[in-house]
Amino acid sequence: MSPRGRPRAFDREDALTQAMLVFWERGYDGASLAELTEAMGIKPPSLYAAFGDKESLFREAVKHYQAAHGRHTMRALTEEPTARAAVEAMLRNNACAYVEPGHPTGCMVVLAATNCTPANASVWEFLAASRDNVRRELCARLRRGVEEGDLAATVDTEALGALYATVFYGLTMQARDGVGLDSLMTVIDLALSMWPENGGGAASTVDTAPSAP
Amino acid sequence: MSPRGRPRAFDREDALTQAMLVFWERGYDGASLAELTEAMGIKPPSLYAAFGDKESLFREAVKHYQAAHGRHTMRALTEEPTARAAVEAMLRNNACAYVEPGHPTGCMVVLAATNCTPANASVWEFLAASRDNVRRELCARLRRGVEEGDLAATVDTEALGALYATVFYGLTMQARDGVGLDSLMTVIDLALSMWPENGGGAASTVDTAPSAP
DNA sequence: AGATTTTTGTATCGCTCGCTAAAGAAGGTG
DNA sequence: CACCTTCTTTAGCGAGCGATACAAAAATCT
Repeated sequence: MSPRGRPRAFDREDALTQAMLVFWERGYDGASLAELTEAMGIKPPSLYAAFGDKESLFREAVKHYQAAHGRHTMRALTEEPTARAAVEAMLRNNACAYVEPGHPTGCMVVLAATNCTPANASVWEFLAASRDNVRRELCARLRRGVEEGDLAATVDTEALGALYATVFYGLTMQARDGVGLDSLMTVIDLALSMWPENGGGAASTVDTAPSAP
Repeated sequence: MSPRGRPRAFDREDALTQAMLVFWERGYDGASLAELTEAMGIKPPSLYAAFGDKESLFREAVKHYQAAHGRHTMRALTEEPTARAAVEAMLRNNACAYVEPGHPTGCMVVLAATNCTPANASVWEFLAASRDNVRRELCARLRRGVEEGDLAATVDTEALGALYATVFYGLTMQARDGVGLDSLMTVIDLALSMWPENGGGAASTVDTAPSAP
């Protein structure tokens, strides 16, 4: 069952994790092969044999990132009971992850290719598609909230999704600028205080509030 | 009156504008000397004689950007009569500028150096300081609103400033991802609907649709 | 064992990067 | 005119980039 030739001397997952960390901090263009190979503990030929070229390694690193660090986002959007809880969990979980020690700050999908050059256009589109996917999942969750009755039917789910996607992106920039978790959480407090349910304007009807007004 | 030697054959302001556009679209690292010199219509020695090295040119391009495109930000924060009007004008003016035809989308100060490498660390710090300056001006305007009575004294101006700075950054990412002006304006609508004045406390009203029974 | 297959380290490749020396070109000044 | 100063052009520097040719090394297969 073992492959035929000489076995690989490094752990592919570990090397991929190290590559992800370098891409996360430096971005696609800013991560050089020299820095990648040093962090991964391998030489260029081993990298190219195991992962293909730099772009293939990057794409795989992004998938690894989404599985390891972006997991909370999708989990929040699918498993939380209400739309508001889903958005709140998404924002708070990500804010925690952004400033977690042991890895770069902010969201890799947002930061790893902000400038599009002709050479890295495909990389930019790849990340842009991933961002748009999160936005669409967010809007879908809001629509589900309307269907399930925890969000007023008068709410413009596309607009509300765009707003929280905007906050989502902004939090990443704030985290990369060194803003601490407490400040990020305060921003989220305020961003959630405008949830349609909170004010008297929305036509949310039947919801037994735990505390009496 | 005229300088002694051979006169410069290009307009320095025009060349600086072209350099600004290249840096704006590509970022600091992504803008190569070849692309810069071609856009500016000059050869490398002329560039170096007129502007110094690449980093000096970039810093001057950023100042040029702030004078030409970031002007609305400071104007809104200083000249608008109330804190809310100041923030609203800041966001809307910038959103318009972000998607204006004739130049790259989004804010140059946010996008031109998102990834910090050892080589461009000073550039990153330069832009980070500029971002922090905007944030401090924003918070100062909110404090002025409290002093002048158009903003409740109970409002946490630091937190509110951080929130709108976050929205500010997020709008730039949205613009660069191709979101249109109407969507950006809708996001701003929602972001402003949570202004403390609206609801009396942190929570406020929001109604994205015309009031229905 | 010997042949085969795959990975490994060394030593580059061609290319682009930011940057500059050297000489020609265009003005003013005697 | 010659002379000086400054800008422009040509050409190319050293360094770093992503990516590879090559042969030795380490495993399985016959």
